[in-house]
Amino acid sequence: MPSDTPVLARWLIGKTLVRETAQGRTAGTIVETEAYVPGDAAAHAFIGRTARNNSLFLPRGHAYVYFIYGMHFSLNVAGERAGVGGGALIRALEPVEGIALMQARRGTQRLTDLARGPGRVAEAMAIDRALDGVDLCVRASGLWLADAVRPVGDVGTSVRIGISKEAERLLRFYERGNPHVSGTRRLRM
DNA sequence: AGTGCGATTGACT
DNA sequence: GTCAATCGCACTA
Repeated sequence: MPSDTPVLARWLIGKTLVRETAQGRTAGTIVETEAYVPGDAAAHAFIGRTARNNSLFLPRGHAYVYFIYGMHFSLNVAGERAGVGGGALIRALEPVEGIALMQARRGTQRLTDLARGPGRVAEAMAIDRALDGVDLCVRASGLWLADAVRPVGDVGTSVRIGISKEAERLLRFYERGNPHVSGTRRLRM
């Protein structure tokens, strides 16, 4: 049974993630993702459907927001058919709109510190549990995916970051040479 | 009811 | 480079 999630994860590179709140609008170009696929021991869906990972089993295009390490939220885009379980983790954005608001949320001015890393993406975009399960193809969700706002560069592939199981899988995708991508030098080139 | 730990980050040596 | 912070969840009993 083929999985669509790696295709989605690669497709997301260059697309725009937009967040609308009472504070204003923030948006960024997605520059780094990771795919977590069915049968993947590193995936949150691997243990089966639970209250926590339920949104990963929604149809492709829904948000799965999880809380980790007692302090960070992370955003995934569900990537499979309903009931299958898989998603693309949004690991980094290049800020595009609402930069002052992102700076205020993050408590830093430096552009490359605003959304480089999944926890930072969530903080800069004010993403929390309230957005778990929303449809990212609907603007009324307050968080949605939009077309690219600029040409997209070469997309590189690498091993995933921060996991121990199935670490050898080449399921991380990123825009080559972009300074807003996380990881070590080797994983950014 | 208790336990162990995670798809991370930021502060510090 | 190393390490603490901090909490919800899955698992054991």
